[in-house]
Amino acid sequence: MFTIGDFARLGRVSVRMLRHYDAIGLLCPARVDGGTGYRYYEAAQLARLNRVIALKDLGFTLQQVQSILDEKVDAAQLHGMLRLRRAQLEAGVQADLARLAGVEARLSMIEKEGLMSTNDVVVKRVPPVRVAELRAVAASFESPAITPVIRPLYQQLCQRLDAAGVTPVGPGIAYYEEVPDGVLVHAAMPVPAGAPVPDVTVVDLPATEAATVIHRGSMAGIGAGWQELATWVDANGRRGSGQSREVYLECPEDETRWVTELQESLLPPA
Amino acid sequence: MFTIGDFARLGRVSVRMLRHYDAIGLLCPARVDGGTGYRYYEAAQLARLNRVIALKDLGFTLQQVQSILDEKVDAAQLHGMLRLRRAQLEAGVQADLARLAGVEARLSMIEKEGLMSTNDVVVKRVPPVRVAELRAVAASFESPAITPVIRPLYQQLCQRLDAAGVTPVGPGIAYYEEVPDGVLVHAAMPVPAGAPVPDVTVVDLPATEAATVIHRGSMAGIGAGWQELATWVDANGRRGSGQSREVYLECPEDETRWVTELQESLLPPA
DNA sequence: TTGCTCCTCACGTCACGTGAGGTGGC
DNA sequence: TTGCTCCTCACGTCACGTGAGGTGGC
Repeated sequence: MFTIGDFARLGRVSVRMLRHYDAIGLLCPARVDGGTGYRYYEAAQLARLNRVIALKDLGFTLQQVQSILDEKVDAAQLHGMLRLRRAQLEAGVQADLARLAGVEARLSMIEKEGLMSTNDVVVKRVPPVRVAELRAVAASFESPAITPVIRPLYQQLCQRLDAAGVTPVGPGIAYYEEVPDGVLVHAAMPVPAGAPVPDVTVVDLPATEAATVIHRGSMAGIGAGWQELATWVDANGRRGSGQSREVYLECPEDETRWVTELQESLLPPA
Repeated sequence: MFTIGDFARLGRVSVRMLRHYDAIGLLCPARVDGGTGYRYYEAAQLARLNRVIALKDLGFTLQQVQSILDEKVDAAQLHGMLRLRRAQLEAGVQADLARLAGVEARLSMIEKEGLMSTNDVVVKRVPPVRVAELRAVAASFESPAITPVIRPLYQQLCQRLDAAGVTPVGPGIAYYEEVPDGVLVHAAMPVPAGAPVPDVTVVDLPATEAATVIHRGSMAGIGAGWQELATWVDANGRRGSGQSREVYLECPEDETRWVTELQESLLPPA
């Protein structure tokens, strides 16, 4: 018979842990003194304690450990739990490696540039969205070429939606495709399902995982935002799928106060 | 200006998170209606939200994120935090890989043997301990060869300690060394510091990390315990340093009720 | 009027760590 | 008598999720 302190030393656990395991019925003392409440353990109980610790070390919760030890799970179920745990651990390792890549990227950035300049790139799941859109071709991807094309497209689009009594359900979204003689510009607004509008095309943009960044200021400076995104994607060991969007979150008169979200779709991590 | 719901959608976070960030002062709404308490956010605040999420994704706590964003840390400190984080992540990945090896080992064991037989091997740090010991040579490592050697050693040792008025401070510890003509058996008892005993050697056993298992029953069956340890060490991708100990936790008259802990010291993981 | 969104508490999560305040045996 | 160990509450941790119960604008 050992007191709780001796038993804790032998098992290399804290006294508090033993009290906790007693409280939840995971490992109860062999004997409890009725008068003083003192707990007494037997050496043979170290075997059970070791089982608890071994399963805990594999990353199971105490509840799961309890089910396993109390034989509430058979071999097949235990097999399933272990496979699940394996999958979780593998995912956890991948997530940590991605974080590690992010930390490395920032470290090298600090060493090169002093502080963080590109500190707001975030990977997000972008939900699918139904949009109404108009298209036109611009000469190049540069802002001076895009702006005179996209402005009238949005004016047209909003007029037609308005005329059809359709209210957009979110901010405008622009996206681009390379074509032989330039860039195909898509000017789109999200619309509710089942609202047909004459003279505009309705398209379902697919859900995607994207690296995103917020650009504040006029469209003349949007190239810097795209640069930042590309740098981040590269530094974090990801690859873009080549699809990208601009979401116009706020477009007041004063264009220097515009707020735009840039999204670059990502391929699944290697 | 966006309501909390719209802002949450744009930032792909939950409304509850935004309320939480407001509560801890990490990201407060641009405006709060005095009458209704409604929170209103500006699109430009998405930049700050993204910074929060980006740093959180690296694994920083919200407290750390707050310090970083409020510029309470300079570039050098941030550099230090990132290096620390990198070390933590690397350690976390190693720990997860070790768990993964453990899960794999159990899976393959279940597939081969039905259920778990060796489910109580645990890795522990063994603290250093000062012991008084006597030695003798046995012919081999087999229990029949060891027992007749170690028994009288312990009788002698306990007599001498008793005669010197020294009380052991823990259970007996035996350990073994291979020598040219057999096995050198060390029979040891932990003693308090600064208690000289005539005719016994005092040795400081070093701290070590060891794989341990509890053996219940007589010494005749101890070989199975050592086998189990060796199998586990191999299956989990670790390597023993060649040093091992037996700790006699409970030794009543009836030897079938003995409880012994076997410890095999491990080399640091690769 | 019915939905929808917003609000403020406040409990629950997970496995203990850490006092607070008090008692029993050497 | 002084230490040492034991005991039972009970709060704190971390970042929210999840109701409960109620209000304001279309």
